[in-house]
Amino acid sequence: MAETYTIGALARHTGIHLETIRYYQRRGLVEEPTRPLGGIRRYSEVHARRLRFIRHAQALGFTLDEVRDLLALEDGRHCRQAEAIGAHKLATVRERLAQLRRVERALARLVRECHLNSGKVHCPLIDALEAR
Amino acid sequence: MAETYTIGALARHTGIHLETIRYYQRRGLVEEPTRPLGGIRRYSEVHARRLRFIRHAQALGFTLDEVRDLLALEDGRHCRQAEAIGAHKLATVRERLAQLRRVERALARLVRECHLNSGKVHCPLIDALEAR
DNA sequence: CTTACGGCCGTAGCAGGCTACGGAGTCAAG
DNA sequence: CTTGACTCCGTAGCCTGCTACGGCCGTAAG
Repeated sequence: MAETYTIGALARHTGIHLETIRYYQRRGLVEEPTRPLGGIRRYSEVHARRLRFIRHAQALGFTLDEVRDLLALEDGRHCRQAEAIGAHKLATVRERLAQLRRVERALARLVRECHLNSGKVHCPLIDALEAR
Repeated sequence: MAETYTIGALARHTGIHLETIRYYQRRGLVEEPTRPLGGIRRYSEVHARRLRFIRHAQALGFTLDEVRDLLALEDGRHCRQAEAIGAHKLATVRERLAQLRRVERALARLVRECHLNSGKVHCPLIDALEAR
């Protein structure tokens, strides 16, 4: 499993935009292979795995900075640190969830009231926005 | 209820940053009073009400572009249009909510597994991120 | 009249995550 | 040897919602 991909091939292989890979390198999330004297860098499955790691972490709501922290624990031997990062993210996800549920309830009520409004009274949604 | 506020006074009165008010004017959300020949613009309660409307709409998850659309219905006589905008936003909120719930469940499970991991096996959270 | 506060206006920057562009250099096929 | 595809690299732009800066000028108090 040698160094097989150019950056373009890696992009096609992983489905991650070439410029995005370069961006991750600048952000310190993906290592840049040493360049052979003015030549072209070569990437391996190791890099592809890293890119998948990043995508999975993003899908769980981690920011790129948090992903960088998680990548430092890649060997799997710092489970407590990983747990702490995960627990913290979980807390923020739950906060956001609670907030979004409140919005959902309020919005659902207003839309329902609009729907029941037979056109005679003032619009309940607009009214609610104007209130105070 | 005459034109009473300078923009700074309006900012203090509404608790909305002066630069934010100017930004809303540029975005077409708040009308700019005509300037008396090189003088200073004056704002009224009408403007304060508009700013509160914007804040309430934002709290319900509307973007500034959507708020602009809602402001066009400010007279409350286009309840069906308002309902349509609200229903559309409600749908996106519910999508986001479903997405976030999936994230919450996955993350909660991983954090729990990390917690139960007695330190012998590989970290479940890291493993999950590395998995295909 | 002067000082000082603050409005006016255009422009630039931040955060987060990309995406694009352009000129120069590399590499492989024909 | 040329062509054409691709890489390298720095920099700039996009989206959303602000926030800030700086030079000029109006306005009110002393």
